[in-house]
Amino acid sequence: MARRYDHSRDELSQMALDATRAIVAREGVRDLSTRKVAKKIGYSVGTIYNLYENLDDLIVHLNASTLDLLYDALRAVPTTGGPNRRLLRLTEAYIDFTQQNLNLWNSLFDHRLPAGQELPEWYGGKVSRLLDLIEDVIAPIFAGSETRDCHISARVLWSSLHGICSLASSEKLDIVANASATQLAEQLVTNYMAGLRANRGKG
Amino acid sequence: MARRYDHSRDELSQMALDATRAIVAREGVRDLSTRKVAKKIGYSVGTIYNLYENLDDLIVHLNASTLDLLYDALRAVPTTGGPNRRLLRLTEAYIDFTQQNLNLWNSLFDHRLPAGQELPEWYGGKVSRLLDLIEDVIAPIFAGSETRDCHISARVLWSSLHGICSLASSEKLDIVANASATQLAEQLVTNYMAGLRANRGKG
DNA sequence: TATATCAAATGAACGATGTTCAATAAAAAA
DNA sequence: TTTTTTATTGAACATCGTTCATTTGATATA
Repeated sequence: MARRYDHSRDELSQMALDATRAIVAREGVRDLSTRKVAKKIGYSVGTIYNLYENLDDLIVHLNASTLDLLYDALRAVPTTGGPNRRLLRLTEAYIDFTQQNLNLWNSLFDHRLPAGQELPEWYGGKVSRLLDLIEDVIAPIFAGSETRDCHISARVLWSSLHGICSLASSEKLDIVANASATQLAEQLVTNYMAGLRANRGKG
Repeated sequence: MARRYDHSRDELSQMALDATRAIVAREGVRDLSTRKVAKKIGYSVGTIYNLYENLDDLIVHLNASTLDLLYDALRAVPTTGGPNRRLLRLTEAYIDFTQQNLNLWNSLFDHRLPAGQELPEWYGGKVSRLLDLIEDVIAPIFAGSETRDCHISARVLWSSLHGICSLASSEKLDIVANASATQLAEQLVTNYMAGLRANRGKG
């Protein structure tokens, strides 16, 4: 058959994306396949390739939508209190998100494009938005002339938090038995922020 | 043909492992296949399965050997000076290693076992050894009664460093243009350590 | 030496994968 | 009603991980 027009192209794209999300959430990216997505939305394999360049492209779009979800979750965090308190709430929300959406979050970092290919430019924007959330929170620590330091510290905190959750979620670090991701993140934030304040004006 | 006995079983295992390392180093884990390994050592596919349980098992062994290499690299770092200086040298050596062995290091974290499977116990030992290197360096900061705090801080630093290198090596963080992994790691170590010292005795 | 035994090595075979594209069928236009 | 267009299909191809009956050369036995 052809030209069924049960759904518009945009609807189909969304259906495929939702199906992908459901599969990855349950089984992980490793077990995602084009055929599974096609079957789930009741269309053929070819239709998927009509909507997305290939499976990598589909996963990139899934990851982008996960970044949106993460952004929404972090934006919902109360903005009262000082930098330390706010940052601790942010990390808590972040860790919550990673644990409630483990396979989706893992997909963000498990998936790598084939050698030579790069992520689309608009993907970078999704990441920047998240980093801005942290920058906003820690900005009060810095003088007006230290925007670059603020920029860098936001990236340090973001990357570090990622590392903690990443190693905690795999078994590559014997964290679980000894210390939870939350504990590690608290240590990170508390000490890093204390160090920041102590070192202000020394650089 | 059969029973060629050009090589012992151990020799064959080593040859397969070396071939795997060469392929991953050049092309990344994503493009590793049993057939490539077999071809490279001049044996058939079946022989690989004679030596290793499956491709996942082979990759786990490759990753273990990479952890050994990393351990050697970090153990070679001079042990003179105070915790801060030593820690900065360690992070520098770590970052060097990740950049000189990018695909091998990425394989450590890109590869995930199928759902339900866990890493062998001896793998955990390889990780612990590395964490101990950090614990040893930062131990002087802590009182004798704070071994648990020392334990946790070592894991915070290790995970954070991992996160920084991980995001720096992918394009998932616009680090390269704005700040190198080295800069971020320096910030991490300097501020975290300063915070540790400032907070000693307050916990 | 001749024969039997054994196990290392093979590679065809199976099911599943990503991806392509000529064929098709239904909607839209003429 | 006829023509044009195009959304949709699914068979086909190359590749993948994995299995296992078969083969073959070394070893043990007679």
